[in-house]
Amino acid sequence: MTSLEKLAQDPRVTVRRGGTHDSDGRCVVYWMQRAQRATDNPALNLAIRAANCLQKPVVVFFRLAPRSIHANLRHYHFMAQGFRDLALDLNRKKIGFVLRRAPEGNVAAFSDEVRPCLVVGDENPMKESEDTKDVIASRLRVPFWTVDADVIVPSRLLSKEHYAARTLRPRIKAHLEQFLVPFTKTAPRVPWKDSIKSKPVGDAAQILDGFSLDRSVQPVFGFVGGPREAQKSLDRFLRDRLKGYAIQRNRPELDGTSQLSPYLHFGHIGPHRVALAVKNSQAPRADRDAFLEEFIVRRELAINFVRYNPRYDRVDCWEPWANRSLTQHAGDARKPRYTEKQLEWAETHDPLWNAAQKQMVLTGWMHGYLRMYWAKKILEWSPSPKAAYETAVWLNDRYELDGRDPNGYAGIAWAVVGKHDRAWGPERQVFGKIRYMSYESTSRKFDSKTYIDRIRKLER
DNA sequence: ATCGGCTCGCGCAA
DNA sequence: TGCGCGAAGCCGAT
Repeated sequence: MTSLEKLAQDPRVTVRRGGTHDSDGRCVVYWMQRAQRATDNPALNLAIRAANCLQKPVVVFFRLAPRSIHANLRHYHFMAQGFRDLALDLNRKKIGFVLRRAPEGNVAAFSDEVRPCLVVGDENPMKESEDTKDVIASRLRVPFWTVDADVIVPSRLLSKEHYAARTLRPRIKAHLEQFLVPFTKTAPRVPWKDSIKSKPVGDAAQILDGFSLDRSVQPVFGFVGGPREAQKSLDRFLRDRLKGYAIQRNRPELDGTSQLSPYLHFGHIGPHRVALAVKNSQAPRADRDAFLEEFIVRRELAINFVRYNPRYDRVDCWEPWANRSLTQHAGDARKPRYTEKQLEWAETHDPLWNAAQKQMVLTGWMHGYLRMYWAKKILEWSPSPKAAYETAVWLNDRYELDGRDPNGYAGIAWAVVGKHDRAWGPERQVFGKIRYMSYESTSRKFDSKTYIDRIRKLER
């Protein structure tokens, strides 16, 4: 086995197209999709190691494609804000960076131009992304490997869909000693020579100027995209909010959570960086443990769900008990009932729900605790569980900066169809045995008045 | 303020 | 085959 072949033995690596590399090739291409960063990126590290084996340079290729139906200007703007950091960081490492927009060609066409020895990609468990990788694998003429770069424990090692956090937790923990460790630094030995012309990377507006995409949702100002901003956001969390996290994370009026989800979604920061920083911090044990439970066990449970359950974005991802119970209550009267538009415009009778909806629409981010309440009320007020699931997914994917992310689907599945949860009694209207959350007790658990007032101020 | 019951099924011990 | 226990709750009794 050559040292190049040994690289493919890493449990993070999936060989999408096998065979031997093109020894006449001129470089290694890293086709970047999800892990949009130059540090703590195992996919980039693998590309560098492969290139060093072959004595070739590395070039990163990224293509903007308006493919995903729910991605809009808000998402593209945040993403595009990250490209300048990325270009700078890659340039400093002597790695090429080629950014193209559809209808310019995809990575297969790019490969015809630069003739790589092999192509490396990163992973994303969403179906559209998997389908694209299959298409690319069939069109490339060189090996194509992908790397599971945005989880601590490579999802393949978990081998199947797990039933709940309690069944996944021991398996994750068993792997942490091996995988929750810093990456060894790797630098390319052969610098990329700018033989392929790529336009200089401008600001987000320039990158997106004239690009065909859904512009019906505006960018937000509270979150600025990119690895630099992601690191600042992590630093603020470690400094100001990790201490006390165990208690304050479920207090939406305090914003006690990390607020890193937009950055994690676009890979502007990697999970190893975050988890190791928290693990090694001086914060009390209980706070570190609470964060790492959310950040590793529950986040990777969501990823496990999306990776192994093809129905993750549909109501029929439900377990048999939930299907039975919701079907039995299909004929229950829904009172009140709101249309999708009423929900979108936050026109319900419930001030807490309206505030949560407005927080999402105006800031691109809703507090995690309220995401649960928000989705459960959509079930309560929609004509059917199917309609509720579709509405929640639609709103989430349209307005959250971290829309179209496993966390969103798993959260909605938990709230609406009891995914990863259990049956709860006593049975009630509409919900059946799905866990219920009431306005009265939810708004008493934290200072909901302060939260609602704060959101109201955003509207001005 | 705190407690138990509600209710299901996985995964492990036996 | 039996048993313990679980992603975020609710309600009523004490």
